[in-house]
Amino acid sequence: MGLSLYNTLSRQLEPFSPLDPTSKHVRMYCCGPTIHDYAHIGNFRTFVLADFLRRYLEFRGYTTTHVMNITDVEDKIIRRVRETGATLRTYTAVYESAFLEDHRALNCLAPHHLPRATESIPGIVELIGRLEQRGIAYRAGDGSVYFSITKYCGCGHRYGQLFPVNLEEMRPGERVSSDEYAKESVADFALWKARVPEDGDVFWESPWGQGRPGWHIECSAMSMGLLGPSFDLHLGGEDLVFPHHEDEIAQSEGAGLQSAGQPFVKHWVHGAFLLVEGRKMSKSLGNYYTLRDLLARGFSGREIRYLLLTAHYRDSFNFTTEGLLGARTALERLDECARKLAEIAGPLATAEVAPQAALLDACTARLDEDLNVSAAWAEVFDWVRETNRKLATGTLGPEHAAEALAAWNTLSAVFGLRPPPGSEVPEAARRLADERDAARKAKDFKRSDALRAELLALGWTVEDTPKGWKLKPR
RNA sequence: GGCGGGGUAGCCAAGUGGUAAGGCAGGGCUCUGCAAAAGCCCCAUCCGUCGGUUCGAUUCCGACCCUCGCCUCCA
Repeated sequence: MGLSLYNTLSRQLEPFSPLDPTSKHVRMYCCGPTIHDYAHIGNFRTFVLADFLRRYLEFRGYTTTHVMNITDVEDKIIRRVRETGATLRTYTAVYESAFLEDHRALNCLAPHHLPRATESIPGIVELIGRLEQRGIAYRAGDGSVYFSITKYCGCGHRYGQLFPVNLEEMRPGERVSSDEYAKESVADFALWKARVPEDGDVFWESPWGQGRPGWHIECSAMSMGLLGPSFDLHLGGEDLVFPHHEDEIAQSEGAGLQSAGQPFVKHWVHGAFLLVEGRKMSKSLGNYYTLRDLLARGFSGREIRYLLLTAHYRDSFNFTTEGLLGARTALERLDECARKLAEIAGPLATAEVAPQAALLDACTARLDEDLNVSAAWAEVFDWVRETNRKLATGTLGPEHAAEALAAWNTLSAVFGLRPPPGSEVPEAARRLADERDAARKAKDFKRSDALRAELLALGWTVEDTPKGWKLKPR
């Protein structure tokens, strides 16, 4: 059995396979950030999911092409640009680099492509042009270009593949901006927004005059541009199901670039929302955490990533400080076990040995079931207890320790949670630890405790083992 | 109102038509000069409520309560 994933398109669990069943290559696209501000922990749940799924696919023998777009032009950004007097690029550059820094802090692999919307205008214009040629896009009185859902459906396409929309019941909401009065139908959406005075310098030339792309079209243009008109996997937060992803399908399939019978995307994966301290994250509740807030509070990216990867991606997850503290303890336990294994394995720890199969097989079986990370962690911790037991009774030889360590190294890399390399113990600390040992042997416990405090001040925790002292960071 | 997720121990969170994984927290013990780490043991007669189906339901069905999300800003 291989990996099964829930597909929003069919609303059921499906065996995962690429569009080309003979291929071991997966082309995946994840809707990236809108860089108008620092990204929050909820945003990162989705990006960590994408990264984890990519790593898991690679572990399961696929190669991947991972694309994540950067939305660097949209209403909020334009407003901020106007307010701050910055240029578009100087404004977004700050948040883009902050985002990429945060993304790395969570140990997410860099996507193979990170296209920016503003650098994809030619492809966007071309795609809109094609929709216009096919009669699916129309130019309205306000100069903007809209997508006609009626025409789209008239061409034999279905609108509402991901989300059961009732077009009859759609009524203009309060949030529909006044510049969209010109649409033929409420559900129609903007492909190209005509330039308005508030846009300032933010505009591009196009066959429809000056303006800028609508929100949905950039993803269609960038994903198809880099991955082809049909690709395997598309991810995003659950709130993007409608309208964003639905509209992406409409635009992409409306352009008719796919081979007969091929969909725009085979498999849609959506991550559920995060609650923070039991409530929906909101600035007024004071539970709005950006990644930077959490790092500033002393939590590591690794701890945050671990916590995000303890719950199933399709369930809403309650992200709490208490959980973060628990993540810290759990990781320490994992790291401690690995450290002991490395000690026993000795030189074999870094040698090429076959990973112990039991742990990997058990976790693979769990993760194959729609990425059941919780069940996989249960396997891991059962293994940790088992391993510690052998470690405690001294029944683990170097070879077996090396194999066990290799298994954990492999698995922790799949989770993106490999421990950071241990830092060298400085000479000064070693000397203090030796002195302390001497004091202990002389039963001078007062001095021994004083030395322990000194070591702690230097950032080292000392543990006494049958083989002498052991120093651990922090 | 429409649609879709959830409600499992102090907290987080899996799972199953046959009687409840795992993590964190907590308690006891072993080890230790004291610790730390590790090990051992304990910690849900019960899975939102009420009915139904069944030999048997937390797991299936129905109703109800609560909660979260989406319904054109939104991961």
